[in-house]
Formats: sequence, structure tokens, C-alpha cells
Amino acid sequence: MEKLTLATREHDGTWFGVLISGRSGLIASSFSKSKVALERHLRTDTSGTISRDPTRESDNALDQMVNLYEGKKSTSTIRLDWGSVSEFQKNVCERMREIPKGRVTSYGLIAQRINSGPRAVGTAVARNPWPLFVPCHRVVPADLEVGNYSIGGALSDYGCEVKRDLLEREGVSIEADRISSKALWVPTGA
DNA sequence: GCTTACCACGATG
DNA sequence: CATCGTGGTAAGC
Repeated sequence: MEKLTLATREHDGTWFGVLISGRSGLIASSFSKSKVALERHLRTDTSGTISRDPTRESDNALDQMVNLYEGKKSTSTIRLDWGSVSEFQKNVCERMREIPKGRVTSYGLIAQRINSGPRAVGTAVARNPWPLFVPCHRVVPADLEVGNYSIGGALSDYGCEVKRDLLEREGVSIEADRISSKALWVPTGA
């Protein structure tokens, strides 16, 4: 089995973590108020020897993660390990990566773009292995409420609040639980 | 293999 | 508020 690196960092009361394969790149990212919950979530579905020794790549990934959490510009690109991602999920992730910072789109619009259905897109977004790196927080319901967000594989009110904060730090204006329609971005392309 | 139940949805009434 | 259609997934045979 392959050797993996698990690295975590605390920032502003929140724990951030990454699981990285030196060979193929970032397998998963996550964040949580609880360090143990974070590590447990990152370890799920991984069979392999886990090292806690930070690497340049893990340091870099955590730097980026905190930057993205703060709504700042990312300064480098992280390799993503697509190995355990279905073709459909990959398609959805690619569309999410096209959403500009400070904008949002809806599950249904992504579905139209890829000739699928909103619920199917919802399950794919929910299973995003790389929150923050792949900006699943920019996908919201068609009525432009903030919508749901899961952390550590589970939905929570905390997750929804985090999603709202992420969007606002990226410049999305939200009044009375409703996102400004100026922020709506319609996916482009074939 | 096939069937079913479950969803971070959307449209309708 | 309720209901239904929907597509992908995983768990169950």
C-alpha cells in the first residue's frame, strides 16, 4: 500500500487538514472545529500507511486552504488525485472550478450544463473530496438561499453558517438569507 | 447482475 | 405547505 501524508493545522479556531499521496496529489481536504473529527473523516476510505511528517506539498496545501477559507486569492495550484472519483463527479467538479470567486451558480444550472438532473448534481457536490480547493460552497439552490453544506460528511447548521461566511468573504452580498441576484453566474460552454 | 432507497434539487399547485 | 419527477449512488438482495 501506498504511503500517504496526513497534515493538519489550526487557524482562527478551526482545524484544517489534508490527505496527500506523494505520487498522485491531494486525495481529500476537510476542516472542522474538532481536530479528532477532522482526522477521523480524512482517514475514512483510506487503506495505506499514513505519515504525519509534513511535506512541502502538505504545507503548501494547508497554506492554500487557509487562504481560500479567508476568501483570499490562491497563490498556487494543488495537484488533485482524481483516482477515486467517478466520471460524473469529475464533470461536476470541473464545472464548479469554473465558478468565479464572488459569484454563485445553482445545482440546476450545472445540471443543465452537463445534461443531467439537479438531484444528481447535488449528490456529486455533496461528495466533493476537496472543499475549498473545489469551491462547492458556490453552488446554491435555485431560489438563491444559501442552502446546505456538509462538513466531515454530515450536514449541520454550522456547515450552513460556514458556507454563508465563505461566500460573504468572497464578496457575495446576502441580505435576509437571500443571495443578491447580481452574484448569479450561469455556466458557459458546450 | 438487478432493485431499491436515499439525496447539499426543482417545478408545480 | 405537499407532492412528484428526476439522475447518480450505494446498499441490499
